[in-house]
Amino acid sequence: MRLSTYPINTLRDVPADAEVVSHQLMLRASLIRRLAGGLYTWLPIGLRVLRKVENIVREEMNRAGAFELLMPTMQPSELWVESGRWEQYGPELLRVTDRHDRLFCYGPTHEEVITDIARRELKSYRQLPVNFYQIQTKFRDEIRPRFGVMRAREFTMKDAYSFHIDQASLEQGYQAMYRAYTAIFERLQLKFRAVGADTGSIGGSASQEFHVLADSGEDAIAFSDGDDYAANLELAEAVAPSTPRSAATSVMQKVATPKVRTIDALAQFLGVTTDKCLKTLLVEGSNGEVVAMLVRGDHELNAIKAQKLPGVASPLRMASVEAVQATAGCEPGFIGPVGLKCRVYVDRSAAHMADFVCGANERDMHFTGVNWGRDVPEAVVVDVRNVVAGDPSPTGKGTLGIARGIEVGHIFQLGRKYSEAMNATVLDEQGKAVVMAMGCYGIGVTRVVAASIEQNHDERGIIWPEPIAPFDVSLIPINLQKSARVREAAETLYADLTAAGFDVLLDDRDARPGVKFADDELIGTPHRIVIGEKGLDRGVLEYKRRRDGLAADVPVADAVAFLRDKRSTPRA
RNA sequence: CGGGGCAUGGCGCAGUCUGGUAGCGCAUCUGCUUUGGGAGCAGAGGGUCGGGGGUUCGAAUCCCUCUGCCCCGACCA
Repeated sequence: MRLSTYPINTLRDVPADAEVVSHQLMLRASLIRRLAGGLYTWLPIGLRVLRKVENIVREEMNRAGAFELLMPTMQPSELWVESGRWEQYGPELLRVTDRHDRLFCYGPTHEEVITDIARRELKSYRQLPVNFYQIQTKFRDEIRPRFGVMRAREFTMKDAYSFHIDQASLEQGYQAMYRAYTAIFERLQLKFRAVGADTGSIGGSASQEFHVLADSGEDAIAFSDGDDYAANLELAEAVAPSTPRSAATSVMQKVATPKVRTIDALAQFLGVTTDKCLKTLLVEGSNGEVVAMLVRGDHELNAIKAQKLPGVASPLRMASVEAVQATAGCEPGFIGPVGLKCRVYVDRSAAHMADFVCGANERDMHFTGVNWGRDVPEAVVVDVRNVVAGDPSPTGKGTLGIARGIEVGHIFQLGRKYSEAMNATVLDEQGKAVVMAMGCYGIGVTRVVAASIEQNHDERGIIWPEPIAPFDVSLIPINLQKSARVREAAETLYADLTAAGFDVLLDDRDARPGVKFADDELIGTPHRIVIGEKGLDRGVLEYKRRRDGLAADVPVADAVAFLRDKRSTPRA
């Protein structure tokens, strides 16, 4: 590609409404442009990256034996009514009406369509297992699109669906996808982790997310240093303390704590640590009553875990101030379990406390020296808190650390949710109709591009991993408008490298060197060759590697071989 | 949905409090000089100040309203 013919428009200033680095750099390097909230145009250089990611995904899916197809983005409402999701799916599903007043939706995912294909096309167990995938545009009307293409409303997704005669086959297919995903993210050179995920309302037996590790990630993941345990924070189990609870040593006393409403203030006021305080949270119950959740002062309530408990409203909501008054007889800030008349759940760690501090259900009052059994009845012990760094791993090996992650992939054993609702059956060996088992597997292709930049950049710009770089090499001729030698050397090298299979960017603009260097580093091409009079006088070209700044003089005649050697990832 | 912030040329911003008819840097165009890390000089073009309504002799500025964008979101018991 000759830069002189491409209207690139790099930005020196950081656009004010871009928060994360990947978004800023994608705008500055002219990879994307915003059309409206959560909608982005991929400009030519950005599209090159996107296509390279797609191709790696495609190659590995094909290698795993999946078949590519392409389904429409628009889907008729009938299929969604059949699966039950027309009602179930919220406003995230964009519903539209055609000129005949027929209802459609812009597909956020394609379980319904693929299940419809499967029930029409698959007749016999002999045709199973089979895996179909597509790389296609999805639309989800996100409440809050943000971070550019990281959480966009319209985005590219690779979605795959497998069909099986039984659970054993499903598990095999799932494992094959796990391996394919691992291969894909390795080829993309992402630092990632597969983590156990919430199976949520869909049910199913197994689900794992693939997270790219990055501080800007929207998800928190817990992982063990003792083995390969990793789970989304929403799901990670906080194990019960292994030691027995200490015996009571102090007497329960009511103390005045004027205007002390928070755990931090309470701990400071009483001169104790927050883990000696008990936090009492009142949440809405499913029957209109209030339910108390007790966690240690230094812990946080886990909403996902809490809303799964019997009698708790889902999604989780805090009780209103009025409801708190009615139940505890005081305002928030002084609630405690002593004499509290409602359903009570206590977290494993909180149940392990002794001689603790808690609210007295009376304005400006707390109790100290409280003990389970003696002062407060033992409550139902559950796991309702977020794990924290340093907690023991639920596998029993190692301790947990917390990292932030960007979810780029999700694999799922769906089971028969859709195949049953939509009556997708095949005949088995006995000629009997059986409902197929399904798996589904997604990769956020556009998100992968942003995630890669999050992991690969410096203050000057993007540092693409070779497999997805828009160009393999950039050629920067110095003063080519004036120097016939430089121009000739650049043209020759451009032709030779292109012929050798490199994606080459030739910066033949009539610009000063500084401009070219800055743009080149912003765009992030892995390898750079500078062609200037200075070098040519000595018969060499000047090589520089983007990632680590490695520099070398290369004899003009050796350039192609040199770059072939420097390119660390062989072509597939 | 709730809270906060922002909206002025392609991008980044000033001007708004204290009304007087729009400015700076970058980018763009022309010319000359320049050419190894975002050039210099001279000149030029481009904005109904997010939309609508109002107050006023006069509104980017004051008031009302709508829209869009960005950030945060029970962490408290």
